[in-house]
Amino acid sequence: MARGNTRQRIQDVALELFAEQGYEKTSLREIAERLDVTKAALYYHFKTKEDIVISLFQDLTRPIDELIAWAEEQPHTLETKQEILRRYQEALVGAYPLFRFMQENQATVRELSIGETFKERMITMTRLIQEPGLALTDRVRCVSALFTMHAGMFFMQHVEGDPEDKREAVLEVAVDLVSQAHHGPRG
Amino acid sequence: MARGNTRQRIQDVALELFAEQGYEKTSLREIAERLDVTKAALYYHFKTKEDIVISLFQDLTRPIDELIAWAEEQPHTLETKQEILRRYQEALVGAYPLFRFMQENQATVRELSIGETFKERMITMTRLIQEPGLALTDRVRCVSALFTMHAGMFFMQHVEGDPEDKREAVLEVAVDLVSQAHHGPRG
Amino acid sequence: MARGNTRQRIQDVALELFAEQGYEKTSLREIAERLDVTKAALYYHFKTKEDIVISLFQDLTRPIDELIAWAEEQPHTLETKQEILRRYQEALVGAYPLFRFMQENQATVRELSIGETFKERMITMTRLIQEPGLALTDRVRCVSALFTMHAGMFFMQHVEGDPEDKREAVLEVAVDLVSQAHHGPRG
Amino acid sequence: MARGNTRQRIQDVALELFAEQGYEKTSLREIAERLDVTKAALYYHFKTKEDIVISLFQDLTRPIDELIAWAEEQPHTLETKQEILRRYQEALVGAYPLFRFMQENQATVRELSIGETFKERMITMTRLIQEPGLALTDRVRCVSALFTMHAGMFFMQHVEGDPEDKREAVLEVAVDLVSQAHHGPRG
DNA sequence: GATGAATGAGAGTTCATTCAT
DNA sequence: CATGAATGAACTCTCATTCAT
Repeated sequence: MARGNTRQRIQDVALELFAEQGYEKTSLREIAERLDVTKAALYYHFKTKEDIVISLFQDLTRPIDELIAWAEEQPHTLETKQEILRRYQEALVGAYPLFRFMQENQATVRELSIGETFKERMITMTRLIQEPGLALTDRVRCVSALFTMHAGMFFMQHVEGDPEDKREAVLEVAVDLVSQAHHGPRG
Repeated sequence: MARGNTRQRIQDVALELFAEQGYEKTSLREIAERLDVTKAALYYHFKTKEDIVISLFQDLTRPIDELIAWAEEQPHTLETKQEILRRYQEALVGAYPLFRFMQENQATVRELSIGETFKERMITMTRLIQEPGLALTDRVRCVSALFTMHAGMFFMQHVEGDPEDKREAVLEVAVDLVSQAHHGPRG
Repeated sequence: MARGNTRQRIQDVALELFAEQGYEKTSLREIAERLDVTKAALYYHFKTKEDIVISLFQDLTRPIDELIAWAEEQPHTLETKQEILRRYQEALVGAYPLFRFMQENQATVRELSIGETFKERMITMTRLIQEPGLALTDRVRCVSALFTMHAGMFFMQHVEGDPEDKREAVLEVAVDLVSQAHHGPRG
Repeated sequence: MARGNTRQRIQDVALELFAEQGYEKTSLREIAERLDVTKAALYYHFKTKEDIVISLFQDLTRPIDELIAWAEEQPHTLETKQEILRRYQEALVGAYPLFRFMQENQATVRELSIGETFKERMITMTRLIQEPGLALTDRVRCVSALFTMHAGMFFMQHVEGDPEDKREAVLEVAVDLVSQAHHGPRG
């Protein structure tokens, strides 16, 4: 029937279910049934269950890697940092279900071979938005800026308001935190 | 050795393993083996696997419920909010492994009967540290303050510095965010 | 129902089926069905399928180990060697199905952790019935004596004659081979 | 590289893997991967997995069938028997991997359609090297001569000495056994 | 002469859970 | 207060095989 796109369809359904129910609680049978193929068909396209999740990761990792690569070449100005945050938020929004999956299945992800990779990206990101030699509080502000954006993705659903407005507000707060850190000890 | 404390020992080991490996990947066999009892023994003390995790929850929920109860009776001053954050951090530190477990197994927790409970607590917490009628950005700041503290518990391990200093810095940033929100549109 | 002897029954049925159909072609489902228990029951008694086969091995290995231990303490006379062969045949007959299984599933056995163990026993056995410094032909005779007995167990079915008579004839030929070797270059 | 010889290459690889790991544990996927073709390609050349093994058999069966045909026409002298053994060893050496496969996968081979065929050949062989009406012991000697040669192929690896010398010694012992049988009750 | 995509059947294994003792 | 023995359901994964292209 549908031909050539089965691999993609597996990824789509898998991501949806992983995000919804968690990785462990989603069985290959379930994925296969939704696609109306057999379990064995999944194994034609992916070597293991973990392989499916790894392939999904690249969709999130690639944009962030590109962002990091771009950031490494920019001057360390406040404008750059703002732009990093803006682009980071863009990446998060663009890969929302995957990011949600990672957020909600950290215990699983940690044991999956990509766990380290992901944490490294986060560490690199914090490095990019903070100057070396910042006071501890300001370093915390930078980490906080990043996690504010993560929180913005999930918890903010429970805050009333227009989604787009909320997104902007989240970015504003994050930028603000980084600005405070950038200018150093307030004064 | 000590007798009659098996129930407690089950909880301890279960929490340790749940936090380390995740709920789904931790089997009752594993818990039983660590305790050098049989699986059936676990069933003497807990009706189901989920029951174990529910019992663990109360250790985290109770302190936070107490905190909420206390906060509800205080005046809505900035000082109160600062104290709320301080006590919240205290609760987090005091129930570190459990909190880590909840953080890293959200997908699982959501499906467990306590899932809702926990999210409600979070929503209540944000309500307590923000005035009604705040601008969206300021509401974000309050949410951000809470998540800064969560991030502080886990991600801050990757930031260099004395743990105690880091904890204080985290609290300072959180308090700062709430202060900004409290004073409303900056000026 | 039948209690306490399930482990033994598993071993019995497994050995029977392994010998009949081979290790790989015998599924745990089949074993379980014959015993009228579930597959999971097998796993209560044995950690893996391989574990079943390992446990079976000990029934063959132990008598042979005892034989080796006994032989090591005897003088290297012809009489001793004859007695070794006699006892070896006894061991073979006593563990007939297991031995047949090993003989017919060598490819499998080799990959199973006990493969080496078994080969070592054979090498030790040949050492015990030959003097050091024998001519090559005589060393071959000793190996041949051993394999004659193996052949005697299986292939001799296709030779007509009373089983007991055949067994004796096999032993006689084996003893003869070892005697020739013992006396060295014929003369 | 060379084209049109795929069928042969499949046989070569299959035999190698079957001998090394056993028939059941060797999957068509593995064979295909080694040849860098798809599994489906194997099905172009062979109708089933069993078909591959059957095709391999003929390489061993044919020389032995020829040997049998030749032997049937010879006078029943001792010299003929010696020559049979010599040629038999030659056939074994010439089809070493296949013979090893048969030896180590008897359980499997027995269920494969060629199982009977092979056993029949063995029985015919023993008939050829023994006179009708021999004493039981002497019949055993003849069987033993054959199995000495089999043992010589595999177990003799564990005996030190030059391979060619060992081969000769094996033949010598086999011939000796048949000679003893030929001359009947020793005297 | 071969591939890409898929299937159906079944494998070994693990799990939470039960219950008589 | 706990064990020994077992179950039923599910799991991930592999296999030989098929067939349209």
